[in-house]
Amino acid sequence: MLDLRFVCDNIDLVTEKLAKRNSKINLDEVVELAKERRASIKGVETLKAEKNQVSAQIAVMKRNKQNCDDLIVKMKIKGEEIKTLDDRLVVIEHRLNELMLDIPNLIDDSVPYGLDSNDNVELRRYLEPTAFDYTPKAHWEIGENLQILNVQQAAKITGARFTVYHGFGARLERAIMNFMLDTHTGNGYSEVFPPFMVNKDSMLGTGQLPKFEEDMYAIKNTDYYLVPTAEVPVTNLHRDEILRESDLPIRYCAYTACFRGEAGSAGRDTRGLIRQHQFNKVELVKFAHPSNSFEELESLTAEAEVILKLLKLPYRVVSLCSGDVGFSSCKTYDIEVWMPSYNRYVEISSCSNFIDFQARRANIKFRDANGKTQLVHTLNGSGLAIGRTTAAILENYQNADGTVTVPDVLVKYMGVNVIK
RNA sequence: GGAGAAAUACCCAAGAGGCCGAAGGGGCUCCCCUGCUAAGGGAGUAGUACGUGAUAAGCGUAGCGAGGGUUCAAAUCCCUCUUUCUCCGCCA
Repeated sequence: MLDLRFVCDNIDLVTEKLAKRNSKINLDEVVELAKERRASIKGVETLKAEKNQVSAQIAVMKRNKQNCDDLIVKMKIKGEEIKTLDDRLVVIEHRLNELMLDIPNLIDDSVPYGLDSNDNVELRRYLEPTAFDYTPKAHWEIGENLQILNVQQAAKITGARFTVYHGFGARLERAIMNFMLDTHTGNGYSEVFPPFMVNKDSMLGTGQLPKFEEDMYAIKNTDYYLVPTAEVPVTNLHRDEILRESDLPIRYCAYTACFRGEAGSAGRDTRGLIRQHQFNKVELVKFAHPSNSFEELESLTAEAEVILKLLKLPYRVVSLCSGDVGFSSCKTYDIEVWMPSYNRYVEISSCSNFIDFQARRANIKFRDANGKTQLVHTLNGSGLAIGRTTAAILENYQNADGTVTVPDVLVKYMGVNVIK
């Protein structure tokens, strides 16, 4: 959420920045309601102050056994007046909140301008795309041939966009998870294992609700949602807290399964592990000081890249353009792994600085040297999506005979050098 | 799932319609005293959000788990919900 005061005081700047996102938000109603809100508050609080004063007076008179029936009658009327104004204020604030919750974050000035993902800017590459002297297979074929991935069974027991892992497939997924967590904890991240269901307040806090409700799985008969990413439970760990400045940055890594409706991607990536309703992911989350959050974004991205470097998988890093940056983010780097079957790079991590956008929604602050509270900056990035890493390994490490070589760093987790 | 108890400031805890934004204790901060330490004495200790103001001081409003209600007036009475604890049932 943006700061209401800032929006009202900087209408032109905010409008301009939203336009860069191709966002069609109209701020007129916000400004109008904000004015009305202030006027209402002034009015109602003046009346409340009066009422409080007279009530205190009544208390004294009662104690002195004086008659104060006329004051009580007066205050009864005043009370009704207050109620009317208060009700109006509630309506105004409710609507204002609704509007504010739907406004995306303002993008950073360093974000390249563009309409969609075609305008994203490549920053760097690691390794060359894997070369084959035969026609490489897609991971779903490899997985099926090795009998480690089974889509038919998943379709039977659940439905489309699910996969059952068997044998070394299941083990590979688990090996990658452990390798990632071990690497990140070795780099100073504290491991967290949160619930996979969260309440509505958490989903509001990180920005999944109210706008993206149709992509989330709500659980019947409860107020809970399946987590779409560990970002939600982990960022909300410190909701409604005032952190110690000296504790910043706080760094967490967390594995969770992630659940997404994929409402807007019917027909896309229908085969394989790339786009599933349930997938595994290790997430990196930081609570950073506002003065250096963009440096923290650089290091967070680098820390996610470490995984691909250690796995020796070719990848590139792109800076998302203004039209492609997500709703809550101020600036985002995507890490894209080389996927031979797609003959292109595929997103495997998204690293974002949300600055104070989530912190304002979730009320996460710290106390500065002057004793004042300030909003923290929150960041997160996949470190990495595990299913897509499995897919990338199967494809990039495949051999002509249909086997898959196990990356060196995973051998100790897998117990074998080759998946046959 | 059933039955009971509880939720008050950094922590413990009193308070049972108005003199309560809240006794008392611990802790913490500052001061005094004492070679050091321990002990002792004194003062301070609701943060926060919003409105107003100059992004100050000050003033005002809200705030005793959350949300409603009763009342001129609610920590205190009523309703709903949440969480925690104890017991029973079920269960990995």
